Amino acid sequence: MPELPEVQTIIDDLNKKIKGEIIADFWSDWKKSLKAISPEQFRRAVKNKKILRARRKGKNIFIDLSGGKTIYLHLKMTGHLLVKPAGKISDLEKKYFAEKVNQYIHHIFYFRSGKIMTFSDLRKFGKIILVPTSQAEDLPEIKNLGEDVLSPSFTLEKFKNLLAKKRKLSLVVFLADQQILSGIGNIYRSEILFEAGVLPWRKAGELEEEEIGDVYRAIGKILKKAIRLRGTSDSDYRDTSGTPGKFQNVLRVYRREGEKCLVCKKEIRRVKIGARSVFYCPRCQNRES
DNA sequence: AGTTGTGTTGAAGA
DNA sequence: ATCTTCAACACAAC
Repeated sequence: MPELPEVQTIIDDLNKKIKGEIIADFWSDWKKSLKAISPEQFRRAVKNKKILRARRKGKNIFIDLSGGKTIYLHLKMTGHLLVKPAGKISDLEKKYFAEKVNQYIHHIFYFRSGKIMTFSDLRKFGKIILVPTSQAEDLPEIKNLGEDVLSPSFTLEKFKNLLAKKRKLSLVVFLADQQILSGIGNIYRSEILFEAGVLPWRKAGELEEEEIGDVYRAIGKILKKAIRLRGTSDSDYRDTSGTPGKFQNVLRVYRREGEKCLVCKKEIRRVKIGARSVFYCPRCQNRES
């Protein structure tokens, strides 16, 4: 599931691999992913345009094109952007591209150089919108988005204000609500709260001053570490080479129910909050005991 | 073989 | 207004 670190990894890859490329053609077999435009219209609009840059806000991807247009993408749960080189593909790449999770290809961008970028999307929740670059920030998908948690303008002060405003919400819901903060999803919210040593159901408005600082710092620490490790491939996430990330090797609570806490040896537990699984260590995250 | 869990998001329901 | 549940979709694991 691509959250901020996975999306950042993809953005960095795209800027390395397809910046400057010129789109020669586009193909799609699932028009529902393309919002308010037919594949044929989309194809005509992007043809012969140059890729200027890739950027993101939260988990949302923007690919800016020459001619003032921007391709907005959301990978949702199972979307992968895979960039295949023009020439010979290495054995390792061949192996990864051949994996089943990379085989649900519904959209293809062909570049003049012979490179191609495919959009694989097992569950077909992914979204593609073509928008004038100047209006990209006005998309409803972006307009209601909270501050990106790795943006320099996301300060401790702002974090405190948001907690105060949403004081009744449980922390774990608060962290993953994209309208409040953007970038955090189900994997990292559990990991962040373990790092901070705070139980997930604590209310946003009931945190001690010290705990607020601990959670704030944990957000930056965990997400930056995850970017260094190129994301978490707990299940299907892959980078643009089809390669899994490495953060799943250092997960401390997520999907570790029943296993021993790596710090205190107590069993990791799982609770359902808002119909979703949250993982925590009952000792390390409880300051009373 | 039918049921459940998986998670992002927005919409519908309470 | 605000919170909770469900549907979109596909598949693996029971």
